[in-house]
Amino acid sequence: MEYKQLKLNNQLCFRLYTAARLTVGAYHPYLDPLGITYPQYLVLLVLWEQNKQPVCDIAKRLMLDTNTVTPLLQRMEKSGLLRRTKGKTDTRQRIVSLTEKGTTLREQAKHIPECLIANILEKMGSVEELTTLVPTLDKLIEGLSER
Amino acid sequence: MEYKQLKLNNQLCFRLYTAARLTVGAYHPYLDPLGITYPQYLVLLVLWEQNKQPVCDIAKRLMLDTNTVTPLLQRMEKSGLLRRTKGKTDTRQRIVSLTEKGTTLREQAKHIPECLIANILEKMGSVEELTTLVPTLDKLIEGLSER
DNA sequence: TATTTTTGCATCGTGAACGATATAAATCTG
DNA sequence: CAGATTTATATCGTTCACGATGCAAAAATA
Repeated sequence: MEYKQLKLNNQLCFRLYTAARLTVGAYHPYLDPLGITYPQYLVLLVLWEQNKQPVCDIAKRLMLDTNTVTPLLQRMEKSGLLRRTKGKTDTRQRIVSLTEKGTTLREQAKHIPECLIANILEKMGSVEELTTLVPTLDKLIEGLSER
Repeated sequence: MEYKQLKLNNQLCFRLYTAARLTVGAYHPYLDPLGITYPQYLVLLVLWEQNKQPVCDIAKRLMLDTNTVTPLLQRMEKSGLLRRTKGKTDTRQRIVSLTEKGTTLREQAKHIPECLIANILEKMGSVEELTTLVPTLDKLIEGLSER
């Protein structure tokens, strides 16, 4: 009984880890045809909301560091989704802007969120339960991200 | 307004993705001194609960595929935490068993779960909210994993 | 203004995830 | 029992996530 807390079943983190993996996996059928990955989709969401942002702003938004985001953006530049130009006011910055290809992808990606929600709901009934998840996750994220 | 659903803020998945990353990160202060990673810790939890399991059982337990688990186990074997021996009844199987080092690590890892929960609670108050998370995540996981 | 500190970005190395593919052993089926 | 199928594991390639480190530009401070 001493080791009870060690039991895998009791772990909240394992469920988060697994749920996150599976959720990202659920995007695959929708993202594969567009030729992008889930993290790349997140970058596009940020840029669709506001084009031309420095790397650091994108990183902040995604709560990632530049050592993750930079290579991600480099791959996306390579596949023609965006451009990275030198900043003018602050020359340290790299301003990321969508290409034609990156911009038009928005139309094709338009229905992904509803498809995904529908997909998940079909398999687990209640909408309420999912929506209650969000504020709790927000608190958790806020707690864990402050340092 | 047409693109409203695309907005990052509305995305449940992004929160899961972020919460999972940050939660794994919260294990670092406890796992680094033991020289193991979070996925390796998960493998150890499984083996501490029951030693000597074939690769596929461990994979099933963690809801991962062998192409993820095999290299993970190889690294753990390399660092002396476990052994992988040929199965006797089924020669295709590789039976994974803990070494002395892997076994004794259990003592040192004993307090990790309580430390982590305490750590999280300190930063976000209510226990109830966290505990309500678990069954919902379970449903989500179950829904997404069935195919 | 000179020096220090901070900031923005990049590179490198390691460990995961995971799709695709391969191989041998076990199992099923005709 | 022979051939087909499934199962258990492994390998390879790509993309991430992230700690450590480096560097130049900007900002702060002396």
